Amino acid sequence: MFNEVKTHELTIDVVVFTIKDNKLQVLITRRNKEPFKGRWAIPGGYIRLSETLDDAAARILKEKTDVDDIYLEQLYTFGDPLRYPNARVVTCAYFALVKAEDVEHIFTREQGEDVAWHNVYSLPEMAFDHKKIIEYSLYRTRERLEYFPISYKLLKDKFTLTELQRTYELILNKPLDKRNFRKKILSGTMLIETDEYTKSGSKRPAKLYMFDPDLIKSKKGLMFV
Amino acid sequence: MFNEVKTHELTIDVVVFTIKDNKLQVLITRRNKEPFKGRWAIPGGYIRLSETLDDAAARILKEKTDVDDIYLEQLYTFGDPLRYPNARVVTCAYFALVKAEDVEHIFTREQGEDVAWHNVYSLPEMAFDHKKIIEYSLYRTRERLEYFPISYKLLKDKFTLTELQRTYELILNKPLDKRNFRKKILSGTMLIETDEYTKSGSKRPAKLYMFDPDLIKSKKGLMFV
DNA sequence: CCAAAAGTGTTAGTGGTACACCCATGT
DNA sequence: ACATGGGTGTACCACTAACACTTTTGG
Repeated sequence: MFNEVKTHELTIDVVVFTIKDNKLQVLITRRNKEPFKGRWAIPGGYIRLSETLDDAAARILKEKTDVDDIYLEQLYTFGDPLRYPNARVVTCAYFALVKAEDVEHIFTREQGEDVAWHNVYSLPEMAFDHKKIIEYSLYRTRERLEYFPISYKLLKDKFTLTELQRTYELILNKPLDKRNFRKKILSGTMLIETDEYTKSGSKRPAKLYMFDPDLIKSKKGLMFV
Repeated sequence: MFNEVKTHELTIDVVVFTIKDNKLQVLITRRNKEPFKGRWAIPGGYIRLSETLDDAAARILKEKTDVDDIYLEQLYTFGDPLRYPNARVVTCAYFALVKAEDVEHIFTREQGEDVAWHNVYSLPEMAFDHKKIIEYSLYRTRERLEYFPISYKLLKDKFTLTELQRTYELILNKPLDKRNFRKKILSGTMLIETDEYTKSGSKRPAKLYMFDPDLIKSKKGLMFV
């Protein structure tokens, strides 16, 4: 009964964001086979029979980065017949946020040859429709940022308000007013103040904050899927 | 190279909303084969090789309803391995809004046997995960309603403010304040006032409004995909 | 004492919400 | 004249945006 559609393939592609070197970066890999051999692409793979789509995306990400404490969300399914040369490959795209400290090892492990972090605001030529997928991921990340504390997945457990503000600025790609940012963030209930301070390297110590883990759990229920 | 994944099937399912009999209704069809034979389901089908996913969704919808002036948006891709008994069927779900006047013929055409409109707030038992898909469609429709005039696809070209308000109330499932609604809607630029009035059937005539077609076109550009 | 980042309040404008009465028409 | 839905304005509150100086530390 399904024979007439056996020629569609379904893949998963994952856009991975991190903040590194004071830039919002995306994980890209160099393709070692046709089509688009030699071009940069986002990580992808196939779905195993027993996996949900979310599981497949998490597995693909873990294979590339060896992290699993991530924010991961399905983005959109791209199925233009012309997106993949000489085949019909539909891809279900995901995007993920990972902590910089958790992905320090990537270059050592892969010798920086086939996998790289790249500034999201100056992407190289990409294979397939991957540039569009990255741009849409960024758009969605911005949407999420407005009402969900996704930035906690990009930062260390304890962080300063300046670091948090910098995260917002890199995602939104615009400067924010310090006082308004603090007022807004602190008027919410998602942050808890610790009694620790940065042991400063030549300036005034800054108070460290954490996200309230209970609140993050309860907010997750608000996301529909 | 693709053999290991030949067992995944990809389908399209479409949630179709309309407003009819002063209720927000969903189009459902009765399944005439296993699995879930006899259960209600949302319309679905396969993707042809030359079609985009959007085209496939529009075609499936046209086959069922014979309308093509619709709002249509990709919703989410559902791929739980257990969602479809004894097979791995991943579905890319869409939702659509159609005008009641354009779908009046559905019952005549199909004798109301295998296809029906059903109040979205009191759904019968549904096949597969279709109830979840409908609920998520409703959630997304509400999100869209906040900043995009999607309701123009549910109404006649010319409509009264009361009719527009009723559309919002049915989608949001809560009453709205008449003065605040009018103030907000009219302070935007999406409505244009006509100089026509309802030829009243026993009450004061109401002014008719239209959506500004240029503005709708420009707003479409704001939707990312 | 200087450099560097941390921290802190007020004002004006905008948008949301709550709320009650008169108007135009058909019967 | 009455029943029915159409149409209108104001006051309060909460949130946003613009804006500049003092504090704490290390060197």
